[in-house]
Amino acid sequence: MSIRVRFAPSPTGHLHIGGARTALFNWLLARQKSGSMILRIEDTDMERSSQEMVEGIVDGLTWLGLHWDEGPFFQSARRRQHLAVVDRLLQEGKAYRDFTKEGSSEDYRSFRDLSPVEREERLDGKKSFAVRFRVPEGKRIEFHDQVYGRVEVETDTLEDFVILRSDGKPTYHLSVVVDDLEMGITHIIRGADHLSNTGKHILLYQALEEPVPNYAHLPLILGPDKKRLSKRHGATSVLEYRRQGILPSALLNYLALLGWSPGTDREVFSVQELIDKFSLDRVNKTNAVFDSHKIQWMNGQHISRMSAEELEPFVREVLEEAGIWNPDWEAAGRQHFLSTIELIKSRVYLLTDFATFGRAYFTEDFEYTEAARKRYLEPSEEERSPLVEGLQELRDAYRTLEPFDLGSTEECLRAIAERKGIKPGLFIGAVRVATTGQVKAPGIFDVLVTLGREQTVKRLDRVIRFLQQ
RNA sequence: GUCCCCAUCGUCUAGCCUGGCCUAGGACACCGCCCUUUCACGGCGGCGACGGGGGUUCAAAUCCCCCUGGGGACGCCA
Repeated sequence: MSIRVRFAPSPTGHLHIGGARTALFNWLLARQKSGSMILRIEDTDMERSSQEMVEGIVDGLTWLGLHWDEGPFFQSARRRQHLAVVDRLLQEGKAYRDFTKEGSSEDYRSFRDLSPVEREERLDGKKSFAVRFRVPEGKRIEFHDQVYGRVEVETDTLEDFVILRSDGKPTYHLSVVVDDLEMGITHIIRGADHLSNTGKHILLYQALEEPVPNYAHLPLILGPDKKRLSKRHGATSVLEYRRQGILPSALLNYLALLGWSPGTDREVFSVQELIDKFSLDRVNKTNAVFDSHKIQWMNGQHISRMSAEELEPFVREVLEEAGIWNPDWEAAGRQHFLSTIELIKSRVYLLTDFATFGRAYFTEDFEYTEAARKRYLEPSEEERSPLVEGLQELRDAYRTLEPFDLGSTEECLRAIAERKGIKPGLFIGAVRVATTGQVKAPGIFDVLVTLGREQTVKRLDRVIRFLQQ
């Protein structure tokens, strides 16, 4: 029988880091075992518009590539089924009506064994009531959690929990169990915050005389202060990471390593490799602190290892966003576009770096950074004129240099530097700033060749004018 | 407060189940050096942890107990 898992987020309106990790582990298992993942929105108590609140979650999952096989289902839409189960439990005496008035100090336990006559009286009097599950006394519930191992719960530590509110809405505990049952869920993989609720759920399965599914609880993801990750900690929505320029594959990779380890020293994995290697056996029990440094490193790793073609759509999006996308790059200029990506990808951490750090590689509309100006474009008085003259000679030589390649551009530059007595460091530095605007850049001749003769000459022209001011 | 869970470098973790191979391995971050007339990548090295106390044992990061610390759940929220 193939496995069926589900991701059942609360409708917070966006997919947060913790939810994404839960979705990922469910998804990895489903993909690995050729099972199915069901998406179910846990909106039992929410009045907000279903369509809107589901959007953020769907967007997040879609961006990450965590595709579900069935759903999204809305828990709120399954009220009829939930009520039917409440009725059944009531009928079988496994649940009872609690007529306690809101705010009264009355003990709900007094309704536990109300006589049928008293009950009818109350009902006739149209008294509103909630329904509570009758938790058996003095029993021990045991289950095996695939992460936490053997777990025991004494029923005496559990209250008769409410399964139907007095407003007629079923509660979460009732709904999850009914839905997981009716949707044929075989493995429940969720956050460890549900570990202590599991006893109640198992009681419900037993009351319904249904087999208990497999459970695997995942350790929680905490902020740097070891508190549960929340808005206070900054970016918690996966879509914020998208905005920041994080690759879905990098976020998935990072999240997979938060609470799970392959048992080897390898850390960088493709999504397919994660599917192949993932195993619940190797999931940790300890809560993990989310580290934004490491995710950036991970992103840099993924960017460096991806081919220019794979990076192409992502870079395009970033450049469009920055308003420096050139349509020619999907036509005649595509090869040039790809080599440019190849040229700088190893020094990029975030996709957005392509548009900031890498701006000059894509448009001539860029500024010299302050650091670059200070370091290379403010020569001493005696260095100034040789530098300017050298740059002029270089520009003129490059105009006709044939061929314009790695060897020739370097040879030409060095010859001029030597002839004019310009320190190569200063000369190359000035050319680097002229062409890239930055202090840091790939090898200068790689830059010149990739930029091409026309742009190189144009930019040398610009820097000469800059220096002459 | 009650109940439950967890505990290795600052952080993510390997090792723990099946004690000895652990003078505890890797990664991020940080600091050096190499490569590069820049920077990044890469390479080399450094800093840095078994929370504390008791047991058990010839031997404990590994097994047991207590303490401490952290987290979670106790709701007519999910």
